[in-house]
Amino acid sequence: MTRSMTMTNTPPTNVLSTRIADELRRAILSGELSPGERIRQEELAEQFGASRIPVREALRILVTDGLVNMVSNSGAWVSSLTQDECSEHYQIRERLEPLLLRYNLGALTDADIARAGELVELMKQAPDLETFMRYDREFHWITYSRVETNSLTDLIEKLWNTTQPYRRVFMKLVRSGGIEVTHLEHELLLEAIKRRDSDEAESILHGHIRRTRIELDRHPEVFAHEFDKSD
Amino acid sequence: MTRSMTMTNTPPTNVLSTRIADELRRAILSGELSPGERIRQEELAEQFGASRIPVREALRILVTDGLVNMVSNSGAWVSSLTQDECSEHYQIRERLEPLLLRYNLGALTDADIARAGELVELMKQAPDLETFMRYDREFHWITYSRVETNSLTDLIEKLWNTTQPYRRVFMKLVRSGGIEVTHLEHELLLEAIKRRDSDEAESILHGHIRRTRIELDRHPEVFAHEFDKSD
DNA sequence: AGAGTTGGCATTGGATACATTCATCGCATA
DNA sequence: TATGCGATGAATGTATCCAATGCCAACTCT
Repeated sequence: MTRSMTMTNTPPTNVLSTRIADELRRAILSGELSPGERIRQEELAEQFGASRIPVREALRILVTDGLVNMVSNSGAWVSSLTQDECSEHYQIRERLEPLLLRYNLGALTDADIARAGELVELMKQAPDLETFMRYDREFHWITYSRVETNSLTDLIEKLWNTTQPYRRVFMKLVRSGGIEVTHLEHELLLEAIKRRDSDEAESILHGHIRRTRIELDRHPEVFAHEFDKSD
Repeated sequence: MTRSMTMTNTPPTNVLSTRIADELRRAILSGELSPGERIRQEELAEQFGASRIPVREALRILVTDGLVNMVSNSGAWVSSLTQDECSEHYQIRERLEPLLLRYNLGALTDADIARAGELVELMKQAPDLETFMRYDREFHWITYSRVETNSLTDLIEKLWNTTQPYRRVFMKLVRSGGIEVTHLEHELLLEAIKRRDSDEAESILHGHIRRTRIELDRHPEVFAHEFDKSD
């Protein structure tokens, strides 16, 4: 996984398949491609001026990321989640992200924490949804990515990515209501981190994710998209 | 993921790449291929009487499973874990398998539970290590696979698979000592399941995995294998 | 003699061309 | 009219061939 979330700009590889994969991932995460949308190999190949071979490899890379589903002799689609599956992803996050935070808590620098504090404020003043989501992502990710290695990090990045389209729709719906609670939770989390209080930080983070999941569970309309979902 | 663990024999697909992937996965899980071992595309292609294209796709499938690592313009290796990474995988399992068990607890049939009981006994009499590991896997998997769907199931299967080589070596080392505790834990777990006691079952399972992890942490020699590890 | 450079070889990455599969639609038939 | 069969076409799967990369050893130059 390219760890795009960590803001470590991976130097542009000259391997075509990974470049195509990177571009596709960006398109999916930005919402240009929607969950359930069909992906045609030949179309993509033409679009990139390449043959279908690197396109296929790119698709397989995205399968690894959980962003694409491929079915033999049938085709590839942007991954889509049912409401239950999305809820499941959130429950996994509830249990894993506090663990990852604990891993990192001792290693966070003062600069990390200062930046996290800035981001809490920036989120409050975010002019639009995309900006807010970018800040939110950076805020949490700062607290996750100090310790390097870590298949846990990759795993959680995948979970963020696969749920991102739904989070976007969801937040568009409930933009005004409940956002205050989110800011409060961020502040509490930041305070716990400053105190290096693992248990408290874990607890707040768990509740933060859990609350979002429960709200999301109340909005089935988020998952009523127009495309076939075949996964 | 082919869900091989669930004993649902996937009918042999006539798509070459998936057949090659299945065979490779089997070879890795059985120990015929060791962590860190180099995989040469051409060699494999010849071995299967195929071209390198489906071999490459097979390797990408195994990357998705976490069983293979690929590096651009360099090659592919059977995934290997450092001791820290393995410990990390176990910590993830500690948090996720209890959740999966909870998901399934209400749906388990009497036949499931009966079979689980048989397996507890069979494990006590297992003549060799491989047999024991197969029973152990089936025992836990029965309690995990009643509820279908579930990316959680796939995720946990991956974690079992990637740690399997080390579990094998580890159990070979400590075969005699501590196995009694394992049997006891299995019995307690089974009892909790019979009572449909989610909290207790979660707790026992958590401790079961945790105890194994801590023992594993005490045996660095398990991770001293002869191959290059480049992940 | 030692360090940097260059060439070749082994291996992976990609393009073209062909084979195969699957879904769809039309048509014949009960 | 409903059903089932078969042709058709669009998409994916695979083989073969060629290009590009990277490693390693031999060689040159100082």
